Amino acid sequence: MSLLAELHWRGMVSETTDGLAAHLERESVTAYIGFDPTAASLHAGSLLTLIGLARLQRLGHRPIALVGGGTGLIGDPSGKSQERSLLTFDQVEANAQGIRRQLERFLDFSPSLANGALMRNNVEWLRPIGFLDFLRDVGKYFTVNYMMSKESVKRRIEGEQGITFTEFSYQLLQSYDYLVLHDRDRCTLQMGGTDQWGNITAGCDLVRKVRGKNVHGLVWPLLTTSAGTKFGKTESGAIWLDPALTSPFRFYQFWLNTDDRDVVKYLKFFTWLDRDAIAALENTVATAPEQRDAQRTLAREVTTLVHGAQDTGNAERASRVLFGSSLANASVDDILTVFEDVPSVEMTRATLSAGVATTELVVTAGLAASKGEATRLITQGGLYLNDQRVTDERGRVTSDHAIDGRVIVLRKGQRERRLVRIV
RNA sequence: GGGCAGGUGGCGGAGCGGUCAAUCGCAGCAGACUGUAAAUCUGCCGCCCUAGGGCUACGGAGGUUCAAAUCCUCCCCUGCCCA
Repeated sequence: MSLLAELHWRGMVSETTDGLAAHLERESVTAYIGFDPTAASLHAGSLLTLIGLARLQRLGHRPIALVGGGTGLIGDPSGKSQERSLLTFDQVEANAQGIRRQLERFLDFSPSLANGALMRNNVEWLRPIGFLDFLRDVGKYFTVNYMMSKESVKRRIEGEQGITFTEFSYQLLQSYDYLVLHDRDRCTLQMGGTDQWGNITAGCDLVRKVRGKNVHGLVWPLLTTSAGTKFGKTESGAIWLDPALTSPFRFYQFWLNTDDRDVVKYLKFFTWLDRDAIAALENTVATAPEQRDAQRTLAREVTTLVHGAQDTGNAERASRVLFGSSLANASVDDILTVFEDVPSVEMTRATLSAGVATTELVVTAGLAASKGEATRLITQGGLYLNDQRVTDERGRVTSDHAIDGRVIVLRKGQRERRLVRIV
């Protein structure tokens, strides 16, 4: 299947430049997507970009992952209502390193491969260029009128906040990236989310004006959730790809909890499953939603992609223990394994022998912000000690409650757990 | 610089001398239901302590009063309009 047909079927084409289809049919192309190094790890939202690059490669094209080491110092106004705070050079550099490691999971960088992936960092060409050179070589090709007509800029000019010259210039830098990649790597396609459309077309225009060549752009739709929340965010924060920031278990759970209304869309976006497989899963969502086969598959596929088969297996097993059988039949070692990534607090054996007010323990463990809140929680039946509901809000916890004398599992509501390790 | 309108709990937004820890909506938390879902329903939603009470709060600082989020003075900030 051609790249464009594949992306269309997956619902990943929002807009393209004219003539892209013909261009892709003619030859194997080199395409790039930019990554913003604002954090040391990519998050669930950036998965779309990663997979976009990987799809390019699988379908015979050469992907370039462009780390925005230089543009990251400036800040892209697209999709932002406020001026962004600037990162230091060292921060951006460190973040770029982190991102590089994650890219390697998804792309084959073998130099021997005809369409081996490339990684570029625009700090390479943006840092050395002088201001005067930049104005002559890039700025000269854009009218301010054109720049101001870009949606991202227009919104900021009309808004209260305004936009600084620095962020206003961002589109020139990104255009210049495209020009450099076109010259150096014969790159003729840039992809990204819809918020990048303005920057991408600016780049296409620059290449056409300077080199007289038609290059292309493709953007995919903004990722949304049916519940109206921001994709990739949970109560406890963003879902990161770095296992140190978001454990594989939590990562797996994030995907498993996908809304029925979104799961098919996500299967198309984030997995390699083909039409038939996804159609079959779509059918189960309609006929047996309670089985959650689609969610389970989605979680397994994506977790395997990001963390590998072993971590995925562990996450699945932990999920079964947690939501299936009860704690009672699990050994302490099992519990410690399953709750490996559950936040824990330590408590000395001596303190515990003396006994601790349950409410106090709840606060210490971070399940409630105040004792009043803890009392309320218990009164309402929302606290569980080793999976047994706690009914006495004035009760105490002692050594008797520690499983095997080593650990106590506190639970608030159906999901949120804290481990108290006895030391 | 002048005029006007405002600043209340995470947000929106009531209250305009006592009955205000502050109506209500959203967000959040818990319970029921359930599929580790959605929707719905119920309860909770400043802090502390043992019931009862205490403490800190309505932009900031003073003041009037037995009593102030509510009245007065000054200051700070925001929005709109005029210069």
